[in-house]
Amino acid sequence: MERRSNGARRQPTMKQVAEAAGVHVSTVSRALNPATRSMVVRSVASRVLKAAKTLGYRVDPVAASLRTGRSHLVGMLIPDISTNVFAPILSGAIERLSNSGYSVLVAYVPSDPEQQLDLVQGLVARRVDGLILATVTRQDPLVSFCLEQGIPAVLVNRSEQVARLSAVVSDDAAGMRLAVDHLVELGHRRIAHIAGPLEHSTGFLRKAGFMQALWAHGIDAAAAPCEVAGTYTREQGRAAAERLLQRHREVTAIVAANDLLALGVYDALRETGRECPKDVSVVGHNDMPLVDLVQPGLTTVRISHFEMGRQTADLLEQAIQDPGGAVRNVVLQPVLIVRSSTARPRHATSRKNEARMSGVVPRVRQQKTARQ
Amino acid sequence: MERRSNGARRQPTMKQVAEAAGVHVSTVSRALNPATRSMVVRSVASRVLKAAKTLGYRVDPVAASLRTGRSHLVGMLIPDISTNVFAPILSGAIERLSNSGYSVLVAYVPSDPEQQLDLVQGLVARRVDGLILATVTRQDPLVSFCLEQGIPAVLVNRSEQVARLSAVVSDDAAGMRLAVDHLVELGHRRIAHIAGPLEHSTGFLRKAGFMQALWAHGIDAAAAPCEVAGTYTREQGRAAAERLLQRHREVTAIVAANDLLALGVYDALRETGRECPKDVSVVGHNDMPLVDLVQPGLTTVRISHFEMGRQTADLLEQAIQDPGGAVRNVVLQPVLIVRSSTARPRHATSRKNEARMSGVVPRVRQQKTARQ
DNA sequence: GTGAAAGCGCTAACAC
DNA sequence: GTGTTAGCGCTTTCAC
Repeated sequence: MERRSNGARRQPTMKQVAEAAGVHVSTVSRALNPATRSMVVRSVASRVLKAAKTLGYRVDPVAASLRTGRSHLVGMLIPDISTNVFAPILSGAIERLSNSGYSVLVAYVPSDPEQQLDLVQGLVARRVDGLILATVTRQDPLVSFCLEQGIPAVLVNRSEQVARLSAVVSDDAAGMRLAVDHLVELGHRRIAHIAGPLEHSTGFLRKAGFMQALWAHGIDAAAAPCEVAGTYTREQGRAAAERLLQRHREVTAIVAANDLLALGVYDALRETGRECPKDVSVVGHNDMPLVDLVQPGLTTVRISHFEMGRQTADLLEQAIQDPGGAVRNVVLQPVLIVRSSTARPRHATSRKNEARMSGVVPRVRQQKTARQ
Repeated sequence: MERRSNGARRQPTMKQVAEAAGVHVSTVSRALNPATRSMVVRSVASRVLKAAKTLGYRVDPVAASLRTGRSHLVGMLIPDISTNVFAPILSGAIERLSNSGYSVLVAYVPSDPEQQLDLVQGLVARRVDGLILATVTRQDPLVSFCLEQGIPAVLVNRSEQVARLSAVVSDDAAGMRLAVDHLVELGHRRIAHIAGPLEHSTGFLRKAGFMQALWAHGIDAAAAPCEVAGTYTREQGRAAAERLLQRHREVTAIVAANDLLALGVYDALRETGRECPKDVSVVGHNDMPLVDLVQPGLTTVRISHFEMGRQTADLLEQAIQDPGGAVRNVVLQPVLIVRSSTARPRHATSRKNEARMSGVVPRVRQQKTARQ
């Protein structure tokens, strides 16, 4: 049976290389694999290498995979919505992984846990060397499965409640601290939060971080207005903000768990005849593309998702190399980008507003990366 | 040698299913494959199916691939920048393909043609059943390669000068016609173009479409101001617009080949003290997320990249099924979304401006999908 | 240090 | 209809 229906001649096999070099296939195999090359005498090795090169030989990854159980393939599980946050993560991960000879299988994760397991089993059947999970909830059965099966896996963007697998995340609490500090500095005391889905660490930890940050300023966090958005969308942000504004007319600032939610807050403010930042200041999270161009330019907590993707790739490679290795947690430090959506509250008694900016270039508050 | 270092027991093999069902492996193979199931007597088939189910058996795709040369894998080649246009294309393609049992290998294409070929050969070595090319230039060596090797492949978003492979694209010329018609209707005559890279069909065909549309209105297209941006970025859009505005102070409207370029035009206008749309109207292309929120809301030509991805998946599946099949061209019709970046020219004599809008909901000019 | 041989798990001729 | 057999292309024991 022909592999291709047309007459293209197939790739040369290892056997052909062996014949060309006048050695046995097993010798070719040893010579071609850097790890076993030392088993072969130098002169033979170079003869084999040359023959392989002239024939344009490349090892058949499928056959090798069948034999070794490894594939140089990694699976990446992404939520089924194509958002601005996962694209750069994917991009960063692919860049790094392809440099190390891995190919990336991208799969959108179904919401049904049963189907999720099925998906992962399918990837395992393909002998993926490891998995990147960008979708976990705070206690995810997929993680249990990977652990049970001994599948190297790392988390990105979202982490679990207890660290069972290595992960790369942003310091969500620190991000909220940056946001709240900034608002308090401007003179705000009535600060509200639009939380993201609490089953994800981002939603949960940002909410917790928000409350902690309030406490640190002596503000009663338990009494702070907070509405939870069901998903990270502009629509849900708008709906949550509407509920919030109806119940708490006194708020002068809203910290949203995410830029999309913040833009929903814009919608709600516009709809209720409030002006941002004059009546209400708004802070987002992520600093996704174009939020500098919306009106008013969004003050937000910047996360480098691209960098997250790259570091995730690094962690995964380590997990593949050393399956029993320690669980690592890489926590990237976010940065506050001050634009025009935050200002002094209407009747503030604080010192002069320092948040408003004239130019496009944002003021950066801090930037560093920590490994824990 | 153990597949997994820990004690997880491996998946059951076909042999085990055969034993459980009391038949030979080849019978199991036949019974499990819907295409060959008819070769097996009904009762045996169901016995096999049941045994497979109780054991939790799933065929090993690697072993099957080695034997058949097929893999249920498709490769998708994407430009190495993570942009808003390719994410939804990818998303749509993955959705459709995974429904048909394909997994998607995503690869970012290097700019060096040599490396590109290497990349594709790597994918072929993995036995990908087909390729989606989102990166082609108007005459691309990768297409020649796929044709020579008989690799099923389809193009998306960008097409070649002559249709050698099936493709799914937006009707770029029609998009420009929508834009120009709209501007002329508002009273503009001095209309300029910021073109995208001309080696890509999008840049080339949009420019050509722009000129044709001018001709249709009796405007001398050859004399129309046009600057070419080297890449589809805000920065390049800004630079091109600066050149344009310096040389042609008379322009009252600019049609950009893409939203990012249009936002760069915004930058240039702001910088030179011009107001949009009062001094200069601007039209974009793509309708990417958030361009409704920038100030002023961008009038643009909407393309559904998600739908493009889905239709590409369909075409690829056809190409895989019938490698000798006809070259198909799916041309999606774009829609003009009128927002606030277009208005009557300053001293226009035309009828009342109808472009300005109060609400957020855009006016849709036309929508339909054509197959050619 | 190199060759021989087995076998990864499956499919598809070929027998009967 | 079902079983037998060969082999996809490689890696890795095991001999020597």
